[in-house]
Amino acid sequence: MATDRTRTAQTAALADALYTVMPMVVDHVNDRLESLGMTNTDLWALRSIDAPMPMKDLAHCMDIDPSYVTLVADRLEELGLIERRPHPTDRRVKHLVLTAEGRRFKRTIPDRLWAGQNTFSVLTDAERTQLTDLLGRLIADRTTP
Amino acid sequence: MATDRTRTAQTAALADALYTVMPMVVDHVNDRLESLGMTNTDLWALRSIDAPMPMKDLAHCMDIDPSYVTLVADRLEELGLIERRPHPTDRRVKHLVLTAEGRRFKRTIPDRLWAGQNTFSVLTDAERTQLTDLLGRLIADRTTP
DNA sequence: CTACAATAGTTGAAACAATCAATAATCTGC
DNA sequence: GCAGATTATTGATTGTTTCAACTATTGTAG
Repeated sequence: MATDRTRTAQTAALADALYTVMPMVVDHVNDRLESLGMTNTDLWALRSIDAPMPMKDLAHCMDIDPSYVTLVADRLEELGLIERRPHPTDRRVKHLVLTAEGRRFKRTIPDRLWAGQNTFSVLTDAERTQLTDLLGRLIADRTTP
Repeated sequence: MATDRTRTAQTAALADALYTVMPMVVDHVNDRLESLGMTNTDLWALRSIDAPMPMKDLAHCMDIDPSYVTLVADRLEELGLIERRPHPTDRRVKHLVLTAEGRRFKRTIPDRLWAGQNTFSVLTDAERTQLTDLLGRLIADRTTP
């Protein structure tokens, strides 16, 4: 059992490791996204859309400004991945809805981002799984209080 | 042994986990840094300075534009953490050097950022260490080719 | 029914970090 | 001693995001 001091040091070390690893991942992803004509936020939005969704809701669930959803939706619409559709009853609301190509795109995101890439190849399959699981525990803790 | 397809899926899952965990860490760190009147890049710069260091070298080792080092150095100097000192022989060069307070600050960074924080407390000490070690393997791989 | 407050999306201005281009001072090699 | 490179700075520019103002609609109290 760790003292407060070693606990803090341990936490800092873990945070440092995350900060150091992250650019390896982010730089690669940004490269791929750029060649897809898409920004990181665009991808995040696309992944957040499943059923038809009011733009307001997307802003809320991404925790970004509603006005920025307008720009993101513009880009995704330009790429043919989503459409704005009128709400059946409320004419203020626009539903964001995946096109056929958008659904296809979403299914192939892992391939588009990671095919032929060996960023994590120092680790064995088992170790990668272990790493993902440990991170998953942190995520579960944050999201289920 | 994994096929290419499961390998890609595994890599994507790990990247997703990292992207999801990161905001938990970044949001907290940014809060603390803001109350210190300091940006993330400022802290990174401070940590990169040990011995007296030409600004050009800092730009190179942080891989940022030299002109931005000017701004970062301005802020750190304003906080009293570093000083600009003339190079002994080359009058073009300015050495960035830690003040006494800067050295003290650097030593206490873990406390300032993480004291009293339990972001990773779902994991046991052993698991946190394991997680840090796995990330460390990725870092070592990237930095020693 | 009408008037008035609340809501959804858009637009344009602004804040912010970071890069690029141009400048002034200095150094180096011939 | 001078042409060309190098160091730090400044000012303009890009790109992402937020903020504030506006339009069109909807909900509601009287």
